[in-house]
Amino acid sequence: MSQTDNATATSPAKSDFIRDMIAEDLQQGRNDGWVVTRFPPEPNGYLHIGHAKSICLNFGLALENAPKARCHLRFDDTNPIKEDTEYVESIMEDVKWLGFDWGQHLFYASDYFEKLYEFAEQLITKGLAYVCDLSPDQVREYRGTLTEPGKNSPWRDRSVEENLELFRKMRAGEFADGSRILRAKIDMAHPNITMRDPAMYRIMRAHHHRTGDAWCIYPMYDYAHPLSDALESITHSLCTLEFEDHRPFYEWLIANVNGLPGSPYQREFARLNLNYTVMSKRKLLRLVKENHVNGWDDPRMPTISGFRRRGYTPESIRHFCSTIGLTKFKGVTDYAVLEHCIRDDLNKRALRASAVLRPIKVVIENYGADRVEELEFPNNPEDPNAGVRMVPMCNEIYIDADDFMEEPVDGFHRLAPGREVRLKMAFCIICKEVVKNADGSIKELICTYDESTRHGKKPEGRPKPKGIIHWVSARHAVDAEVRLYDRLFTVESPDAGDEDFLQFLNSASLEIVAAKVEPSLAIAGAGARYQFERVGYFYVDPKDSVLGRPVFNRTVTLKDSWAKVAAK
RNA sequence: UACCUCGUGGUGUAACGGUAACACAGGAGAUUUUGGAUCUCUUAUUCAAGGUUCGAAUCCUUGCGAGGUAGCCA
Repeated sequence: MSQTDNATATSPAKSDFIRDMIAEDLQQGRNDGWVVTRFPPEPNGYLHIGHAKSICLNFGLALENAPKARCHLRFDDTNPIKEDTEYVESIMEDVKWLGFDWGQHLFYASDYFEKLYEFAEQLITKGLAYVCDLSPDQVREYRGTLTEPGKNSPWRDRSVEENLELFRKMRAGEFADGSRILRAKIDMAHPNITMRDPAMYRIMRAHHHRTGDAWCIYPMYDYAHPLSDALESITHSLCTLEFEDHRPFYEWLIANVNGLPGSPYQREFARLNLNYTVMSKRKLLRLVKENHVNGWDDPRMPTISGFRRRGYTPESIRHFCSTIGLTKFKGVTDYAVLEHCIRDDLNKRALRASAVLRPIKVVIENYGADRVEELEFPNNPEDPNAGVRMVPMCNEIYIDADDFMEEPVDGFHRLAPGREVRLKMAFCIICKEVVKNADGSIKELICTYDESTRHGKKPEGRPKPKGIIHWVSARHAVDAEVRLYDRLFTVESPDAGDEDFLQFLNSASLEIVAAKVEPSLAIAGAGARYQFERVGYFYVDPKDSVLGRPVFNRTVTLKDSWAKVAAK
């Protein structure tokens, strides 16, 4: 249960427009039959479920097309002011946890800084790039607008020699930050703004997490990415839709730079959107920095580390990613699909246990005050191989507050004064009396049990109880902290309107309860997953749980058709 | 009256000129020592208008709608 299975090529590989395209390439014999992809995160934040889609795609393609296929992990670390090794480490951990392996193919765009610099000189030499002295404001002004063409920079026609000299001085640190850029010389009237002499290098004195202070000029993504792809002989560079407009520049670079080992092409797919959450790194960063959640791995976060700590399995996330498909349509996937995937997985694998989240004490007056017995429970009714365990019973038990109603509404099948229910895997009890505290709250329930109703036998002379409830022995129960997580936002699209998405934060997204759990759970190991019967799936918190005093995170509730009826 | 992309049940996807299907969600029932799970049944779909064709979700035209793009971010 705790070990993770790596992804395999046998995972369902449905067809989609990307796979169709690759099949066509293979059929045409392009790239000598190789499929080389890459997952290129910038190490400026933690990976989220949207990245999982890209990881499953890129690494999945490598698996599906083996042996002439591979997927690289490449850190796109071209903007040092935002990047950090903490993020590099978390990204590697998350990719591995998802079940993927980059093998020897770990790269950094910063590894190519020298090469990239040489390519820039090459473009200058060809008259395809120039140093521009315009200020950022002027660059914007000269660029034109969406509907009007731009105009040429006054520095556009410098000689090759002058450009070369200036660019070398840029590298040598002779100019102030932001004072000059190297631009491609394309077309300032191009209808696609990306092609209006895009910036390739900027001057930025920032400490880089890998190259330190070796550089004071850094390449732009649009320049570095295509060339990095080519240097690694990537064949298919797959990215999200917002880069579609950048494709012509990608192709321009591949066509105009000589000495590239590969000739990749870029295609774009729609990023994942999930309702009831936010997915942008900026917003996630804000949730963390402003302490709306407890760090990147808070179980309410849509980060991979958040889902991991919530108790999701890598298999369930991979299954989710294959379920949602791959298109260019920007849709919003229902969170229920993700929940279905984790329930489906855990139903088959999670051991069952009894836990009472909001305990009410029940005294079984005819049971015998000193009597204790051990009852046999299946560990997983879905899996006979999971075996059985013994669970103690005595005359005092806890049941869940949800399973008792002093004045039962229509359709309520559980315990109420004068009513009978079955205690799961034990016997039936009838509620004789409700004992109250001075403040009117329930102190305990006095019940009687019927010895003849064991092993599923129905009571004689009375109707068969419709309700079966879970319980734990009060004298044997273990105290546990249970963290009940719910969706982080109250609305489907927290970031849709002009309003601040934080105002839609769900104030009830975390409820911590003091639960009573069956004794076998005292030694629940970090990372173990259980189904608390009739309640949901729970994960032993890897950071806060200790032996004897376990902490459980609710991964997802069980489907509860009564709750749905009761809500009406 | 810029450029690019996308429009199939409530949601996400499939159908690659030949009976519009799958999953989730919703509804009904069966079953059940989890109101779970499982099983059965069910509601509901091609943005619009023209055109091509024996036949169009698919090809063409036009329109409409949605989104992206004016960082020295990625």
